[in-house]
Amino acid sequence: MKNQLENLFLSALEALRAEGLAVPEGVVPQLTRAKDRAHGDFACNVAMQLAKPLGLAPRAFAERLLAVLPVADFVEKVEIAGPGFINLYVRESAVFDVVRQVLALGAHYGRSAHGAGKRVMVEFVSANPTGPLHVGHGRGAAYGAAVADLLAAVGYEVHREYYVNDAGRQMHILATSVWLRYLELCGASFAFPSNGYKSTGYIYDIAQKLRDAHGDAFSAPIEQVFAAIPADEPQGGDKDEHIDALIERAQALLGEMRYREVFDLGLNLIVEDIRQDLGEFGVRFENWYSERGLMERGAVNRAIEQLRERGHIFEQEGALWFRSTAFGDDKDRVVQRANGQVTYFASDIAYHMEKFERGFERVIDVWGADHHGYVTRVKAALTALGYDAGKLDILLVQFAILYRGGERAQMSTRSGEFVTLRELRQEVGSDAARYFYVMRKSEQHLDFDLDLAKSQSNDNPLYYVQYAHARVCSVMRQLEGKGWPHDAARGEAAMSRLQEQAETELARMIAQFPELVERAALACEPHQLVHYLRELAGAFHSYYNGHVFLVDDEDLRAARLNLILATRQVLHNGLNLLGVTAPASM
RNA sequence: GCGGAUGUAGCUCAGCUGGAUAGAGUAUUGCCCUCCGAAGGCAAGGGUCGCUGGUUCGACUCCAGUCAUCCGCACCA
Repeated sequence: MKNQLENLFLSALEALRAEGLAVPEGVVPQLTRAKDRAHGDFACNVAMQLAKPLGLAPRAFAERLLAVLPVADFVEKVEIAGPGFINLYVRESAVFDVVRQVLALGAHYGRSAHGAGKRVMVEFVSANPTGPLHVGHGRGAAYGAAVADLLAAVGYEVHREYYVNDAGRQMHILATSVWLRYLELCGASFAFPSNGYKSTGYIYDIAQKLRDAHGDAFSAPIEQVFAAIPADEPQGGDKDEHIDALIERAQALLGEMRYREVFDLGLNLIVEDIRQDLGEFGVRFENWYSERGLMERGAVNRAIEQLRERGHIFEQEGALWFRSTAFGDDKDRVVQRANGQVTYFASDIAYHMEKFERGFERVIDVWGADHHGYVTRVKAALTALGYDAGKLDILLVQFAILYRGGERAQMSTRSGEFVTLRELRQEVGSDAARYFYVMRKSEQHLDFDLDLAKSQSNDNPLYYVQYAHARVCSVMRQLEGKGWPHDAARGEAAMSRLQEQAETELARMIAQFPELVERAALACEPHQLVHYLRELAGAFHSYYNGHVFLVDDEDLRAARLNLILATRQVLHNGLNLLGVTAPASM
């Protein structure tokens, strides 16, 4: 309806040009939903925007525009108001057309073809597979999934990807930590490296699986393990030198094959755990993209070579540098260290290069806000490689802070006592977690109130929305209990019986849903959907309290039931886009 | 120091590419169940949109400066 009206304005401007008025090219008249009915349903401000360049008074120009504006049959009247707004009033009878549309489209109502099959990649979560996901990752997961689903709803072909950092030093630390715990299980006793993964839980589990499979075959005498290893930090040494030496020792004592087996066992078990965790959270990926695979097929070296060919690589102090300062970065960045090892940044360049090579029209990265310093350099590298960095959107997500009983809940990755996403889901449920995570704008700090998320009361914003859905279901159960069938066709024929203000209010809100989904999708702002659902539920609850649906008058009853069934459908579709269930009873 | 984010009602936050009288929830106060689930509804009070300038028909929105809070500034991932 909105698009249709905007096109009418476009042709009106065309007509004015034909009359000889110098209307600037490229002007797209935009309609906004009026906040209250006093200003009609839609308002257009094009007259005020064009008045000055044309040297006309806004209201005078609006008059001329109206004279040539084609009339849509669903428009009741058009008014010029205030400084030059053009207000459009939609015919009452047309307001309820949307109900039939919703009931016909069902789960498809709200979907559109705006993206027209364009391929977009959304990369999110991508947490290091060195342990279970914690609550910080949860927000990125919920947000990324919602953004992906919204884009899919407006017609994009969405490819969700998880970048598995399975090649870096952290993974070697993990493998070595597993092996050391395994040695403990075999009876050895020693001080565990301060920079290792000290968690007493999942690391032991992996070590136990290793022992189950191989007995003591991977063991080694403890004196050999620690012989000539530099001291750890608590002993006055350096924790990094200590752990790096232990990694080398593990590789030497185990040999390449067996070390790789330990490494892969840890990696696979943790990735599998993450995959299952996210699956239970309703978050799925089309692809899990391996950093190791990237290196094995030479993509990292290829990326560095391409940068070199384009003259953006220089050598200094034995290391290879990317001259990112030429593309707006603060300082140049190392891509290959003097010891021949490529940096994490180098594989990130290669990964993004491959993303562009795979031909996505748009690439979206969801990162934690603490990584914002990387935005410039990654875009710099893409520009240097000759790609359009404007196709890459990096969305930053601020951290979520958990509160319990009004107090900040403990959350520290250092001590290994972090609150995992799994624990959070068990405490408040996946629905509440998904909903609360996307309730706020992503770049806004999120205060996650655990008590509120758990509470089954009107304080809980999720229950408010789900309750509206369940209430409609309850009404339908009542209807069934009375033995009255619902005749949808009869309701359609009787839509004119809906005369109450609460009814037009509800229908208008329902009609806004597709526009809302489109806006939320294009802006990557699922929180807009959250706010909309709250308002829609509110409009329904208000209607429910003021009017009885199951009246004896069959026409009126059928019309009202159609309206609330349409409401239920929109609530369902909206919640579904956020990965939240719409229960029939609560 | 440099870069980024945030600053709107007591609290938590919306405010759609600049639009008409700045909105919700929550808390406070007062009402509404003989009737489809009160897990709900109705109403009232509550504001210098951090501050100062600028841009214009019009600024919470854009620009500059400034203050406050948070984050980042590795040959770590």
